[in-house]
Amino acid sequence: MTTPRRSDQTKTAILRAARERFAAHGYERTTIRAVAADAEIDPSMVMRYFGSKEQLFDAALAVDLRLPDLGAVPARQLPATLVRHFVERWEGDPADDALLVLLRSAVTNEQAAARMREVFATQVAPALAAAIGPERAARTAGLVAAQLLGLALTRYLLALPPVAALPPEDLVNGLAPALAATLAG
Amino acid sequence: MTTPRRSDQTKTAILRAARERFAAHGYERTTIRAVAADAEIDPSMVMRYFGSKEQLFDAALAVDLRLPDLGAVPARQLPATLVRHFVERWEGDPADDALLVLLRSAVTNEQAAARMREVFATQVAPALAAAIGPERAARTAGLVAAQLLGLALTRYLLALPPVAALPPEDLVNGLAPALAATLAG
DNA sequence: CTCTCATGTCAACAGCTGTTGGCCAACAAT
DNA sequence: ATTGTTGGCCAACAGCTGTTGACATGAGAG
Repeated sequence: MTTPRRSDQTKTAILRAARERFAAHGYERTTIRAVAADAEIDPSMVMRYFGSKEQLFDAALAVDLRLPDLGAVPARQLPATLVRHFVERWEGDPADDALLVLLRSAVTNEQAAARMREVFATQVAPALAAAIGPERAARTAGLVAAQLLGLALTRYLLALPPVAALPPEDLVNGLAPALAATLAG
Repeated sequence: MTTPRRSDQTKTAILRAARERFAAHGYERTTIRAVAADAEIDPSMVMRYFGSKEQLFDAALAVDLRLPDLGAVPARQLPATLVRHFVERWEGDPADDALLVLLRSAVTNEQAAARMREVFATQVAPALAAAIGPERAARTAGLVAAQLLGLALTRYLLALPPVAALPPEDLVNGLAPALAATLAG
């Protein structure tokens, strides 16, 4: 029986607007005034509900990769499964900008970088450990993350033409062999 | 016989300080006042010599990857050669921050992103075309760039522990097979 | 109706930003 | 010695930033 406060609506509107701005322009270029305007409320409400710009940012950084149980995936399909999952995650729900927020901000903001490392340590590394065993997991997961983040970087943030233009399925076919080589060790 | 103006010294001091700041903190967090303080001159001098913060930034973005003639490299050694070249390029001369400036800023600054695409189109893609032929060059170069930039991202910007801790030679051994798979197509 | 508290607005603050123009000192050429 | 030019500093501007506190308004409980 959670008491439904009317303000929850406003609060989520702010968070939604904040995610959009942070995802599109990064931490420093995003102003509280702009977020408030998007949410159609006064800037001071942002402070009341989130305390400060930093805390608002922190709330916008919540990310769940929703990785499936990789231990249940046949080794041969592992590379393609990984690429496909992340491509879908990036391109799936346009309203779910959390991943973009994290990556874009982590490059210039230490707070976001720390969160990135945390997501890696608590979500990526363990998931991969279930598939290839704990010994090689850390190192291999690092290299896998490098390749997947490299894809996201060049496709969604830099928009390198050859990478940005590729249809999703070509991405899977193009990167899966490379991932396979890394996973094989 | 270029007349050696005394101000050239100051100008390069400014550019050097600007590169350091841009590389460490990105475009928006870098202030002209801080750059001027590092160069031990007045902020207004920065304006006089470079016109504006944007133009100073533009000057700091000049990058030469110094890629060797990849057509002369045996196909088998191509992957390792590429990884080694870039790792050395990143870690070689600490005073040469241009690469870091470019990558760090390109994520939140469209001007830098455009420069990144330009560097890719004029330096990376042609160099690779010399090694694997022009037909597959663009697409393959894109995927190669994704992997190499992914490495730089996770190692130098995000500092993901497993990637940042790897000795350079392990990076080469770890990523070369993946690159080989991509190059093989 | 009245009291109360949650929800929201308004105006202002202090600080930092890029940028500008006026002024000063040193030096080279006449 | 006088002039013009170059290299440099200082003080100030207008704009935007995060943040704050005082004040209005609405609804719901007694």
